[in-house]
Amino acid sequence: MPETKYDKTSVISILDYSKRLIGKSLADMVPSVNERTNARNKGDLGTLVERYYFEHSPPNNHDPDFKEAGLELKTTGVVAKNGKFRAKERLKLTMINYETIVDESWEESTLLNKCNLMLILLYEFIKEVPVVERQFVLGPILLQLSNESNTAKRQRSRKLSQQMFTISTADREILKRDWELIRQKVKDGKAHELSEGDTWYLAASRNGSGGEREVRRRQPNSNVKAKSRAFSLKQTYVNKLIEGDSNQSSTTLGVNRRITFDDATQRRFEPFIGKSIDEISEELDYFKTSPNYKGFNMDLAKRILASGGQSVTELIKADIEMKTVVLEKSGFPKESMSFPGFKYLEIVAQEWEESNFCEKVEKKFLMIVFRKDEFNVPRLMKPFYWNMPFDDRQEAKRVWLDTRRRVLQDAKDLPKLVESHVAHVRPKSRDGSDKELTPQGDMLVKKCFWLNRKYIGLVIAENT
DNA sequence: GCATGATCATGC
DNA sequence: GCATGATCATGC
Repeated sequence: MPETKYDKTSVISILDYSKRLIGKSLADMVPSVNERTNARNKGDLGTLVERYYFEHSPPNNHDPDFKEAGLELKTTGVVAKNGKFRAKERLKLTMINYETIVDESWEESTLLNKCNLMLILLYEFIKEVPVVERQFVLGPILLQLSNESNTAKRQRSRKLSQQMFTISTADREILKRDWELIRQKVKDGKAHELSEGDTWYLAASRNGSGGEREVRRRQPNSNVKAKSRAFSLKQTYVNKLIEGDSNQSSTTLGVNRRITFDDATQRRFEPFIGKSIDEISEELDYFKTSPNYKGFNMDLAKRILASGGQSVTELIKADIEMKTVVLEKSGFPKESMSFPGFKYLEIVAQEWEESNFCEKVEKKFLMIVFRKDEFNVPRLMKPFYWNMPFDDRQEAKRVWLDTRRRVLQDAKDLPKLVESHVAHVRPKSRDGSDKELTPQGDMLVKKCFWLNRKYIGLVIAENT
């Protein structure tokens, strides 16, 4: 009989046992792991830890890994950045089953059944280090997603309560609404149209790196097959879990059980709507230091959201990207909307799903719009949250694929404004000498993807 | 007026 | 030093 290392039925025992991993790697704790598995350089660390460290095989896919304890075990990578650890990626919770989710409720959902209580082990991701040698860092996070009965609370030991991180009522409500939105989209036969930008904290995220060979699944209310997706906590949300309450430099928007993101945002902007940039500048006592400064409207918007332009917790957790636009009297912006520059050699080696532009068009944006009045004075309009509709994402993908193809052929000839109603490619450089190497071996001015000015104008017209 | 090419100021 | 978001400049 092997000695009992921990009690599989006790959360506190599993938690305590997991803590011995901190500062160590799986190979440190289980030296034989290298001979017992050929997964030295690949494979899922979570599975390996479960099998070789906990010596446990999970019962099935619907229940938590430690069923008697009601505890799901997760391992996730973090990377060191500016002296602190950040999530390497989103935290996958469980696969979305399109066939069954349509009949579920949040409270009785597969997601909550499996992931209500999670033990999250963080390891430092370093590409060159084999998975079994990656070190566990920081304390494990014991995270509870849903509310629980008072009886359950009483039954829990004080020691456990102290170590448990229960999600706030406000966040829980947002997670629930996110889950319901995803279910509704599947109910509507639109599983194939799902996007990370549809939701705030809980995302329907893709599996795999994409490409043409990707397997697609059936969905209940449509004949269109959909990419396989998993519920996950956004990377930015996981960052906040890792950070804990240590960050005092951010403020809250006041989103809660009754006040939605939209409501909370409108409340901040309401007093400034219809006002000119100069008027807002006066009121906020914040002024342009240089006449050519292109980020001033953005600065104003940030100061409307939070005094001093502090970061806003909810917007960070939800990975919201703010954009400012000035409309001409015609209702269209004079300029298209730019995104970060790409490298020619990088784009030719990528799939669409791996690209930065794909990530951008799946995001949720907060659009801050000023429109020029009859005297050509830009005035603030009602802001709105927006993420790109499915059809337009398909078009953005087509432009990206066309770009990839043309970079290989002749990087000087890339998709122009007139070739698509959604997106095009144009220069994006500091100056004439800011160049990148092309597959043809030339140095060519850096470029990026842009959303067409006409397209942005239409989006704004539809949303204001 | 518009498409396309070019570059500015800032913050990290 | 450089990426970023944004706008300017030119020529048809």
